[in-house]
Amino acid sequence: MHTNKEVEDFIENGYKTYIPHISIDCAIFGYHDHQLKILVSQIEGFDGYCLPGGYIKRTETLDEAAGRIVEEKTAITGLYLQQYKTFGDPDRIKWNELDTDRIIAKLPVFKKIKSSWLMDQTISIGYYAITDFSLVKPQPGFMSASCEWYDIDKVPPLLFDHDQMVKDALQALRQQLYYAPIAEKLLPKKFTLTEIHAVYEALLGKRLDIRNFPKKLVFLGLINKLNEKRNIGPHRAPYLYSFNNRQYSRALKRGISLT
Amino acid sequence: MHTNKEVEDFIENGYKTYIPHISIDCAIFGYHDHQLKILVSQIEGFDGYCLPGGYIKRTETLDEAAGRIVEEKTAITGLYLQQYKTFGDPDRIKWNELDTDRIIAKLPVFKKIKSSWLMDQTISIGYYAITDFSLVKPQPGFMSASCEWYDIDKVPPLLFDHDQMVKDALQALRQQLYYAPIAEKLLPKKFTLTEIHAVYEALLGKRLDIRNFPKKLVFLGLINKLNEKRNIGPHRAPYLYSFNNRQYSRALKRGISLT
DNA sequence: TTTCTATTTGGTAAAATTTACCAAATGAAG
DNA sequence: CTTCATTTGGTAAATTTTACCAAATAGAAA
Repeated sequence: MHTNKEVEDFIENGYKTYIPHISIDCAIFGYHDHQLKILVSQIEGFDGYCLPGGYIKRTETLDEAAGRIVEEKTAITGLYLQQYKTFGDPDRIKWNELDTDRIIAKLPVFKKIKSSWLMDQTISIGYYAITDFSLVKPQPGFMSASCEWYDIDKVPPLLFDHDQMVKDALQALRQQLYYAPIAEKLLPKKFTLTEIHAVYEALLGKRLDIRNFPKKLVFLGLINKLNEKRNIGPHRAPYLYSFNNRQYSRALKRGISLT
Repeated sequence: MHTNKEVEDFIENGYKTYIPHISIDCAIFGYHDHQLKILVSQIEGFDGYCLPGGYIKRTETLDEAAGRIVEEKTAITGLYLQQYKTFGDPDRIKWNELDTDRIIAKLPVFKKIKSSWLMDQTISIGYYAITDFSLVKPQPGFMSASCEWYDIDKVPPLLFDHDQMVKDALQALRQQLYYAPIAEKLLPKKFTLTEIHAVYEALLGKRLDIRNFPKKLVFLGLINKLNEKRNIGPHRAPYLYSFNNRQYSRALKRGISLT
């Protein structure tokens, strides 16, 4: 995956390729079957958990960098990514949380990290993303030791200011959910009203009337009823629906709300 | 205000005090008497116009930095400032728009700028602010040559990506207006319904029913009716109102909308 | 003093939207 | 052909939004 030589070169010369002092951290939310999770990883050699993050190449846009970072750290591609806030408190990184001597003792490849560009003050741009966690097997990538889904209410305490990042990201996601086609990323092309209802309930963390909510989606033209049904065992077969992206982008402009 | 020595020192050694590669740019909106304006400045030696901006000290939070930058560049203090988006396209600064040779020829104090930290790639954090432009006389400060209010629909084309910044800032301001006590910054402690109505119309750039809009503000408890009237010449004297901050912060949490 | 004018404000009816929830329809299993 | 769990059409009530009328009012003009 990544050789010692690559890591050493990143520590010593990374600032030539990447912009120093700025990073991107991604809160990647995963939904499946009524559950909301978030992807938490460990940096190689570090003790605690944190959000997957990385640096911006000098040739990239921020959105491109966020996409690449997610791909490098988790092997997930093509996520819906959204910038939501930039974090820059001078004490956002508690340097005493990082026992560099112990890390170097454990992993000698980090021997030059103390005087490297990585130890400089860093401002971090927060992105959130959303995906179906059952379709995706996160893989620890460059410099990350692990990479796992946690239930949103069972996230372990995170390093730095990443707890706050998760909180703010979730708030931003929930606001956007009302007028951006986020649910589209979490459902198959054809889905039932019950399914889309469950997505919104899980992401918003609150109950929505099972009858009125889908009715409004149809009324607003955000989804289209198809002439097909799905077989779901010994019950009435539900109709299938598909998204109407044209209406969604209009809703975005006008600022429709989905209660 | 600032000596040549200070400018030279900033160019040569500023990176020790400030974090390089990151700046803050502020879209400062000004309201008064139905009019919406924005503060546009000129950097000393540069040709075009741009938003007032600056760098972040290594000891500051982002909000503190934004406040200091506004103060340094415009002599305005105590603004309501809000971070809204971070801009980082690698080509957001068109270096060929900057004729450094000509600037140096005009102002020799800039002679070392070409090889300085200021010419490096920079990501910018966007803030917006709002104030009453009649109460405030902007003063060009450190390294800015001018500093003036422009009608929001008569802003000259701006350098870099600052046109986009103005657009995004205004959009963010308008969204926030529905649940943050922004109008409070633009009105005296005691104000009439007509006055607050005018503020919202100007900031949103659209008409709001003169009767229903204030009625809703009262109904939601966002403003309180006082037992005083104001004398306004040969017409019926309007009642005075004041803000109810407690209700406002509750509205913020619940996400009330003001149509 | 009375009339006039411009503005503020109480009010209300109609329209639209949201909320709550009933009961019929449905598809397969027993 | 009955049963069961689920989907879905429907509707009535509650609430909110929209549109707009007309009375109240304060000083200026007559």
